[in-house]
Amino acid sequence: MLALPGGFLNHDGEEILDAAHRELAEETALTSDCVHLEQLAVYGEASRDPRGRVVSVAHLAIAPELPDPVAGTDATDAAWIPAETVLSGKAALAFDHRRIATDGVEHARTKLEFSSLATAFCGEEFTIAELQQVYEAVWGTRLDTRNFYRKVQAAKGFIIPAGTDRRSTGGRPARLYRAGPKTVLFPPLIRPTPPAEEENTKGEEE
Amino acid sequence: MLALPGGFLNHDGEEILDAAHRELAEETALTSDCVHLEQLAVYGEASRDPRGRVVSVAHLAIAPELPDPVAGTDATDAAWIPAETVLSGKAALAFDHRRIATDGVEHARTKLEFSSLATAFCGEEFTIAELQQVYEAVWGTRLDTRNFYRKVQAAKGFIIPAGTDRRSTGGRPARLYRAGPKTVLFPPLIRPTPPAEEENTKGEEE
DNA sequence: ACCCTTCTTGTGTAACTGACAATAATGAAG
DNA sequence: CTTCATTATTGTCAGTTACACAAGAAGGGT
Repeated sequence: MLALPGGFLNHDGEEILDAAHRELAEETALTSDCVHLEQLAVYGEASRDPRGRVVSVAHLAIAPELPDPVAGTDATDAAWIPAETVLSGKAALAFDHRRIATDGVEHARTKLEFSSLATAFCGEEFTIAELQQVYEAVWGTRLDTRNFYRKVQAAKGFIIPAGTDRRSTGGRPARLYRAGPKTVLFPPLIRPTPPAEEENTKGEEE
Repeated sequence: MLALPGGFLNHDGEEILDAAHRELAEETALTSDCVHLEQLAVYGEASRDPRGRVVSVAHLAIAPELPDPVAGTDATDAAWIPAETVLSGKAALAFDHRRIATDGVEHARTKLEFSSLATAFCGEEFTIAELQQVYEAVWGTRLDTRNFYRKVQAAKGFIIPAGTDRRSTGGRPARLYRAGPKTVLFPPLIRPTPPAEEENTKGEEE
């Protein structure tokens, strides 16, 4: 059955973050120098693993590139699965891993609004269009290009021009940017309210 | 030396949340029916406790009343310390507990913006003025009363009128409210930007 | 009747958001 | 060289929201 990559501490002295990097590298070839790991939450429910008490520290991994996964020591096979496939239940995960994935995606979506996390999905230098694609991919929505340009440039310290242009793929060359110094975005990039739940607004008197 | 309340799991089957409630009750008389506990983060650095490897799951406790603390089994004494005293370093805490407290306060401040958490600091019924005091206390700022009234009432499902009024303390009686069904606030109550860092905006050409 | 205290409400202006289309800069084709 | 196709970039306008700001309402006490 499919499961998120993970494992146990090697020894009493291993740091949790190091262990997460090690387990991730074993099964996905994402080494610690090309991936950003961030602590999500602890899942320690006594009944979550039938084999015994397991307390897991879930981490969220952010990387600009996804190398082909390799079956590591724990697993017979490894593959990248689109988040939507997991969240919708089309792909079943072991234990409470679907719940963890759901929390992780929601965390990433929120974090994109208020932090410069999105730049971690891009390479060293990137265009605004590429950055927009990150937001559209994570949020699962389409964004207006003009408003996106205005907003990302209004958030001081978010992106800084790299000076150079990128060879065009048949159109006008795009300006290249780098990640700025600020990690918290102000003003934030609020994602569009998905369905805009319709409240009962009728029956208003006067 | 002062330290945050905490301890270890009693046995392999004890839930983490239950253990946190138990440890809190032992030292503060805050029983699980009058306090809200929320998972913060995991602190597992190998060197954080010189006695050996300790992985702590930090929790944030929210309560409307603070009963007089009692020295429990672990501690020789217990006391409530204002957050500012801890954050400013006027009161030294053991291990990395000051760091944990700092993260916890920041978490609470952010959470007040986007969730109905503030009502958990109030009693069953409360006035809008009391709710405003919660925000001012946690955020450490003063808020405009008129705008606060408008905002909390604009967030549908945040507070619902209780119908009754509260005997005045010498002024006009205040309307009483209860916590509404919604846990996420929309629109959120953004806290005022503390210093409003002055960016270098001079030197603009043209 | 008056004052004091506390709670409650409205208005105008500035800023922002979101919907919308036109122009600029390149490479490729004729 | 002209034209076209493609991608990148910029501006406007209307609706909404945000904040600063002051006056009135409802009690209790003198």
